Formats: sequence, structure tokens, C-alpha cells
Amino acid sequence: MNSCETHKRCIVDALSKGEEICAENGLKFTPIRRKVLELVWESHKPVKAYTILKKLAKGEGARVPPTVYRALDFLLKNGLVHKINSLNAFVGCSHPGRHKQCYFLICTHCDEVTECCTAQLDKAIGVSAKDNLFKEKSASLEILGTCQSCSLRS
Amino acid sequence: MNSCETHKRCIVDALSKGEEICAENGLKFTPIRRKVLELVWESHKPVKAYTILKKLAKGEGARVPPTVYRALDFLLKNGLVHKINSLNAFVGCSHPGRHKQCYFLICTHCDEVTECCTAQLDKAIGVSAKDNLFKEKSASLEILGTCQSCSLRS
DNA sequence: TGTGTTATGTTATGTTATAACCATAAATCA
DNA sequence: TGATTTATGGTTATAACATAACATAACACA
Repeated sequence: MNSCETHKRCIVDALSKGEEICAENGLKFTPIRRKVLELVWESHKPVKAYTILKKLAKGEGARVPPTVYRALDFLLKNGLVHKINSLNAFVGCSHPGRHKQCYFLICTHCDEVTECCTAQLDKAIGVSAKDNLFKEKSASLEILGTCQSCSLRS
Repeated sequence: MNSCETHKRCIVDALSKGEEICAENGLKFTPIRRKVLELVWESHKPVKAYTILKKLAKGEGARVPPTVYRALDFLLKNGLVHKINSLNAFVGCSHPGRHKQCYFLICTHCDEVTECCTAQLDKAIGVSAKDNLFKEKSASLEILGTCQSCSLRS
């Protein structure tokens, strides 16, 4: 389980960060984009596109897949959410500001995801690429296992 | 582009390795499993399940998705192929023998994939997990960029 | 021969994601 | 301002990826 004391705080922060990043870059933080970001941030668990879709559809206006995927693409492109490829699901970025590298710890008990982006990992990955004469552009690391809370609880 | 001189060799090796691993573990290397492994190994590029399906279907017997996915699951479980999550596609494992960790260099120009499993990466990932009091069970790393051949060629 | 087990066939459907085209709104600027 | 361009989202349809559920076959071996 994530260590955030009041998750409301996470959501508020994420939304204001979204606001900020859009403002800085002359982008529009439209109601749909805002709502999708909010739904992604409902928890620290990855959220599926169609789960978001169902929740969106409960509001007014019939929402359909392209609407959701467009919003997610926008949020991805601007570093506000990440896609967890091994789960086909999305999580909020815990420190938006465009880091191309995304490293995740994914707890297979509670499903929560924590980012673990460190210079040390950046370096190890960079070295591996270089050793293979490979020009690295981006990388995605997904570590599966058991988080501390779940370890303690069991 | 991969550095293998004669790709035929890769295929032959992969198939005999499959044979071997199955024999060692009392598993059946059935014609379907063999054929799927062979198709995965047609190149060093990730192959999609439905591409395999189409090729299989050209032989006798109407092949359908479950047949392909079952064979792929078997090969995955026994470490003969890997899934590239970011592409929903499969590649042959270049050194089968059950390493839980799979690190890949994926060239976005030629699509070829190379494994880069090193102790150094294992260690860096292990440390990252430990720093977060996270019990690591497996990890998947996909590095996107440009391989040496493509760099030289452009 | 019968029983259990594993592998594959078969049908259907669930899940994830995008294409293509249109209407409208907002921004830009002559 | 009005014309033009660009961004956004609506709409319909379908593509692409994956599995559930149940039937049957093939095999191992008591």
C-alpha cells in the first residue's frame, strides 16, 4: 500500500501540476483531460482505459473509446501519466516534469505502483546500452514483487 | 540489424535448445510448439501472435487464437521466448535456461531486439527494489533506441 | 481396459486500441 | 472583423489482442 497519508492531497497535487504544466506549455487542460487525470489518480493502482471510460460515461455526454485514449495520449505525452505496459493500464506520474525514463515497482498483492526513478538506474541502463553500442532514447522498467506493506501484513 | 552471420544457425540452435529443455523437464515439444518457436525465430524482430496464427493457418488444420496463445504460453513459461510488453509481441530467448529477468534493446529503426541481461543490471535493479523495501520477483526492461547497424547506416 | 492427465479443437466472446470522417471551438493574424 | 488555420472532441465502425468454456483426442501407466 502506498505511504501517502491523505490521498486527497495526491489528487489535488496531481491536478494542480497538470494545470501548471499545461499553462507553462500553452496547452489546454480541458475538462475531459482533467477528469481523466483525476480518475487515473483515484488510487495508486494502475487504471484501465475502459474503466475510465465507464466512469466518464456516468457523467453527461456519451463518452467513447477515442475520447479516453485521446485524453490518455495527451497526458502521456506531457508526462502526467505513465502506461504500465505489462498491465495495459495507466498510473499518474508522481513527479511530472518530463523524465523520459520510467521505472516502476509493481506490487502483485495490492496492485499499487511506485515509481523508482534513480540516477543509479539511469546510469546502469545507460551503460548497458553503451556496451552494446546502442543509442538509447527511452526505457521502461517494470519490477514485479511485493511491497513493504504487503510483506509486513502477510 | 543483428550480428548473426547465418540466421539459420539461430533457428537450428533455438529448436534444439527447445528439444533439450523439454526433454530435461519431461515436457512435450509437440509439432505445434515446435512450429511456433520456429516462426518466432524467423527473425530477431518481435513477432505478433496473429502473424504466427496466419502462418500456421497456411499449413493443414485450421489454427485459431487459443492454439497460438497456448503454444506461446508454454514457450514463455519454459523460457524459450519472451514477450515484449510494449509491442504486444514475442521474440525468441537468445539464451534459454530460465533467467527470470529479461532486458531488451529494441531498435526502433529495424525493429530488431537484442537481449542485454547483465549482472550489473540485475544488481542495479535489485538495489532499487531493496532501497524501497520491495521484494522483487521479476523484472522487465525495454530500452528503445537505435542499434549500432542502424546508427552506422544513417 | 480403464482412469487420469495433458494437449488441442471449437465456438464464442471479452478486452484493448485505432481509423476515418465530421462538427465545432479557439487561436492567429491579415 | 472576418478568413484561415489548428485543436478538440463526437461518431461510427472496426482492427488487434487475448481468453473463457466446453469438447475431444492422445498418451501414460496402473
